[in-house]
Amino acid sequence: MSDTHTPVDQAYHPEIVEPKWQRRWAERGTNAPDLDAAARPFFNLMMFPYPSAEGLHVGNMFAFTGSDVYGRFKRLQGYDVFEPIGYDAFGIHSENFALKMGTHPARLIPRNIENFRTQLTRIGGMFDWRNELATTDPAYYRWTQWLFLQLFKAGKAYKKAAAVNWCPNDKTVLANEQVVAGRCERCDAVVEQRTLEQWFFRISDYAGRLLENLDDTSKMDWSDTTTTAQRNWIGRSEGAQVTFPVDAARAIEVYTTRPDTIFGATFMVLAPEHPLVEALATPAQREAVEAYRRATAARDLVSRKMVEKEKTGVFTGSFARNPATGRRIPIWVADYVLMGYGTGAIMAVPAHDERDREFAEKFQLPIVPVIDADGRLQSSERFDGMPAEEGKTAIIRWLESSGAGKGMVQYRLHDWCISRQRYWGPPIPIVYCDACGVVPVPESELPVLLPEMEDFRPDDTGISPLARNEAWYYTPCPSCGKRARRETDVSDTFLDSAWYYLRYTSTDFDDRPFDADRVRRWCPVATYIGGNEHAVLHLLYARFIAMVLQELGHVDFDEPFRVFRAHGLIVKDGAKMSKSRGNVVIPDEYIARWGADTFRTYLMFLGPFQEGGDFRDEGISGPRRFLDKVWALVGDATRNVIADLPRHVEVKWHETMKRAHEKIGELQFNTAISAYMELVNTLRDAGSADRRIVEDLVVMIAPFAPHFAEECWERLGHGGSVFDERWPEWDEALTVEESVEVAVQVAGKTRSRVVVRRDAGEEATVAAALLDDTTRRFIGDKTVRKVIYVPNRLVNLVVG
RNA sequence: GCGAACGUGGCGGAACUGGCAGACGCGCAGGACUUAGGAUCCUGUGGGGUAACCCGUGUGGGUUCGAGUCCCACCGUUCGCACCA
Repeated sequence: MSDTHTPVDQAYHPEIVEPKWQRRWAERGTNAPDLDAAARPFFNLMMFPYPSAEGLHVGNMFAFTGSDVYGRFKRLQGYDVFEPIGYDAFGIHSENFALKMGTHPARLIPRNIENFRTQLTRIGGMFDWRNELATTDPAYYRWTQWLFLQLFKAGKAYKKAAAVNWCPNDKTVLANEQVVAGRCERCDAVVEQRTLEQWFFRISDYAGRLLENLDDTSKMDWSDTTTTAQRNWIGRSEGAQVTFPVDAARAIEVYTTRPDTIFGATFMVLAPEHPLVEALATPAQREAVEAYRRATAARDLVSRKMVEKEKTGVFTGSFARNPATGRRIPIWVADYVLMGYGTGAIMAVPAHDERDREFAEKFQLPIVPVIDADGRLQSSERFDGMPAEEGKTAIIRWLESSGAGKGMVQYRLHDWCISRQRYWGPPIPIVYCDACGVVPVPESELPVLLPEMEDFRPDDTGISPLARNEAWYYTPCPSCGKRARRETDVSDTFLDSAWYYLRYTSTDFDDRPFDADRVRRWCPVATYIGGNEHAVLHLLYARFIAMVLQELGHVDFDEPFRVFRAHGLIVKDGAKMSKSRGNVVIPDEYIARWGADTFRTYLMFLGPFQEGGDFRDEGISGPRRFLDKVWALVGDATRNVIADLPRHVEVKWHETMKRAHEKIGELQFNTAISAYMELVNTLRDAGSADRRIVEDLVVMIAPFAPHFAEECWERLGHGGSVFDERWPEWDEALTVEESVEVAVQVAGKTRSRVVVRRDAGEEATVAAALLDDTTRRFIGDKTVRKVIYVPNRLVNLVVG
């Protein structure tokens, strides 16, 4: 061992200190809790990264460091903190990048992961490397496939036809994010929609629970911005389903949130894909209707959803009867009505709906206002005069009693399409057999390995590239043994990430996805930190999967993340970092130049963690100077205990322990660091490098500058790790000064200050204020009419 | 268009339940030590004014003894979602 005791007078050299402690942590297993027996388990999870070729940028470092600071803080409170790390390595990003570089993701990913591992080690995260995982590892995705099978067997996975974006030029399916303004991002061709059979998960069955749990504080304590985003995404609305009869045999079901306006429904509109369109098109209109349907299908999903677009549509020639008015109203077809929401048909109330009005004006359909300026119903027969809100309830009641409809809750959330017509993902473990139909791959045969294919690019069939690999594609039917075909779609990356936290606890088990005892000990996750860009998709899917797993008896909780906090974004020169802007900051050179601890401290200091901040090169010298000063104090303090500390030093010491404890607990890292800086300034000004204070300071700094703190701890003569220490205890009585400066206001303006004993009381404080010369000058010959007294803060003398 | 967050010195940002605005840091200015300083240390640093004081938290109103903080209207920035009936 070459680790010698660092001489006291030696300057701080992070390039020596940091590798030394990284090595020791690994050797001593400092960061590896006992997964089977930890007494106070604390699962500190951070969103795992996608291992890009560029490596971790400062945005990632910021997020990981914040999470790590929190984990180390919990550790100093005596928790057995489990802080695993892994890689979200499947997906279209890796695939496209590999295509661009003319390489293969299977070759690219290990290299990228290697680089990430180096970076993550260098930044000094408290990672438990025993449980590192990659979603691309067959030992991982075997269980992702297992998860699919559990959902399939429980009837929560099903197949149906759904539209995809299709680029007619590249002849390939595009993900939504590859469609920019209705065009293919690569070739700029106008994107169309195609219909394919795809796998879905029934997340919409859980809409109500996913919504209700958001308010259940016993299960979830999440950032408000995140729960709000989820609420909006789930999109609950209350209304009614109403039947509009067409003839003796047929009727159209609509969903409306405004049953109170039903008397103003002057026409109906069906989505072009609505199953009744063909039957309702009269011979005279048939050709026009068919042409319209074809035109709609030729347009892509994105441009169809453009709000600014001019309304289009066509009359079917048929009529329905408005059950409220009894009048015949025309049935139209238009693409502004979507098949994916409600029933795919609407009752159009042009007087009270902007879109219906636009449509009515264009096609000269009648507009009948049924709510007056005071918000009361009119032209609504016996409901006239009712306030709209009351009318809504009354009309729903009438609809129910007359059998024309019923009250109904709708959610915007639709089922989760997990099919991807791509290569780089876990194959969906299903086999199609001519004799047996849809057959799940037996769990004992998992994983269905993703075959190596040199040419993995999507082709013009619109079918996944895996279909071209015949040796893989054809397989004996697990049920009857005859030749059958594999499902060629792979699953969505979000399925990989919907359960990775469970796998973290159990990477050493190869016979089960996760161990029940381990999961019971460590889950749900105590604190989860990640970007708010995942507020809806990832976090909602993970919640859904937990609910299903609970229902199936695999876990005993339905909410996977007790606490979730969204971190902020790091910007550079006031703009979001992006390659196109050319303002991406690579952390490596900063770490090399300043040290990881300085870099970490700077990142945590530059702004509130949950809001982010502006990365500026000049700013980093401040935290480095701060650490240098602490280093010097440690040198001064090695043998120094001061018998009678000045009171203000003592107060600053205790106040810092308290304040930093509170602030780190709230993730207000920047203010904790400034509290340390104040303490250091106080110690230096007073020349009081008291050993006890400096030791406490070292412990408090440890979450931010872990290697630095370990080295200081050693220099102070301690063996072991500073992370086996406890957060120092403060004496509440010593966190405040004995005397306080009270502001004296005259007529609401601060004019002077007086020093009084703490808790001197109103009488004594006001008396002191009235004795003050400046105060008296401002009162002059006026009378004090009223006195406002705020203990230990201010006295306001209201004069008149 | 809808929803959310946010507007404080030259800059990043502090400010407990409404109670001394500008903590802490960067930068800048002056000084000390130095052959030297992009090292270190000391002092100063919201604007105006010789001063007493006055003005100051995006803009305009309001509530209050008192507003960065609460209410209303507007302006601006950022981020989500976008024909959801």
